[in-house]
Amino acid sequence: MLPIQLLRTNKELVLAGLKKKNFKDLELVDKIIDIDERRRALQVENDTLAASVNSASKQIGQLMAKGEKDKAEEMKAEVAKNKGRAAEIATQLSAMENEQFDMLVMLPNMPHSSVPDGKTPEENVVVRSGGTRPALNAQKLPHWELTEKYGLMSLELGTKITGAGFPVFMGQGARLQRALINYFLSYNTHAGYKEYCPPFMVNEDSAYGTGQLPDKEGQMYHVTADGFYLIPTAEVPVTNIYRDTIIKESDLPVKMTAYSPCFRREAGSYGKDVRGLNRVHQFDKVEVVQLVHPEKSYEVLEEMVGHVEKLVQSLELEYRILRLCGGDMSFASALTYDFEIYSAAQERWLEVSSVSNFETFQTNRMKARFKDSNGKTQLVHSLNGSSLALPRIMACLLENHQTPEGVVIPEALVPFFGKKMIN
RNA sequence: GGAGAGAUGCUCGAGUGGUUGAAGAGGCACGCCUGGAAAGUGUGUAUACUUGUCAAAGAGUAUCCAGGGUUCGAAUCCCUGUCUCUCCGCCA
Repeated sequence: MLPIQLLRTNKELVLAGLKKKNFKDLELVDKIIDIDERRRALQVENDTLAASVNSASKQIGQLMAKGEKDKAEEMKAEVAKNKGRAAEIATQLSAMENEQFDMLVMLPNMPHSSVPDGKTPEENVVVRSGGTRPALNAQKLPHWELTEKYGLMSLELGTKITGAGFPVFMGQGARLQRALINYFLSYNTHAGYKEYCPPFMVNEDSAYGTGQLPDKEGQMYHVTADGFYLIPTAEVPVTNIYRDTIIKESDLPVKMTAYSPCFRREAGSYGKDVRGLNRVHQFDKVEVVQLVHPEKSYEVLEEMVGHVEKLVQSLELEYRILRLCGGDMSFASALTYDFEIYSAAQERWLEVSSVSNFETFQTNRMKARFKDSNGKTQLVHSLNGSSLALPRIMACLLENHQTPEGVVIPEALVPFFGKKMIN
């Protein structure tokens, strides 16, 4: 959520940012500024009235103590007159506060100045790339055939048990999942991230806190009987650990990592883009989250990108890093880098990680703050990234490392997988 | 699922209708003391919104789990909900 002060003092900047993010409803800004003005005027009225009731009540108390009952009764009658009005105004005020909040949360975050202009994924900018493309022969197989060949995964079984898009991993496939999760978590904890195992469902406050609500309501599975949402990423429960807290400055940066399954409804896609593991409703992911001093967040963003990059490199895959353009960035992000891996059998790039700086967009809503050296309370900046999302990594590992003898496991992963090859 | 107890500031803890935003203690910060430290001692130590200002100081409102209610006035009384703890039952 953007701070209202920003709209009040720098409307032009906000409008420019919204345009860059390809946000359509620009009139919303004026509506918010307007209601904010009216709300504040009403609050002044409300507070004044409440102040007079309060001071009268104190006087009544003193009169009673002195035994001047008549005078006290007189004042009571007077206060009673004001009370009706006060209640009316208070009701109006809270309605206005809600209305303002509801509009404010509709606005996406401001993009950082380095975000490229653009509306579609084609306009993202490649910032660097690495790794090598394997030379596969004509018999190369896409991962959905490799998983079948080695008995690693079944979509049919998942459909039987649950529905389309819920893969079942088995045998060496299940083992590879476990190995990847373990590897990623230890890689992260070695870099100083504290490991968490959070709940996989969250309440509404948490979903608002990280910006999934109201923007992505339809993309989350909703457990209506209890009002919970299945998490679309561990970012949600993990970042919300610090909701409504004031962090000691000396405890910054807060570095957290967690494995979780991720649930996404993702309606509306079809075709070869979603075949096999390319897009599923439930998948596993290891996430890294940092809460940092506002002055450090862009430095930390680069550090996190470097962290994920080394991890990708260790898997011996060809990758590229994109800086997302304004129109392709997520609602809450100020600057996002996507990691894509080249799938040699599908001959296309697959997104496996997304690392973003949210600045204060999430922490403003969550009230995650710290006290600076002057004793002033400020919002921290939040960042997160995938390290990594499993299904596409698995797809790329299988495809890129396939040989006639089997799938070669990258060296870094061997200690976790326990053998050098899937066959 | 059944029975009971409870929820107050960074922590512990007092407080059953009227200068209580909240005693007291601890912690923490800063100062004094000290050659330095400990001890001692003094001061300070919530959050949000509004107002004010170049900034501040200052002022107002709200907040003692949450939401309602009673009252001129509620941390304190009433109702509802949530959570925690103890005992019993059930259970991975």
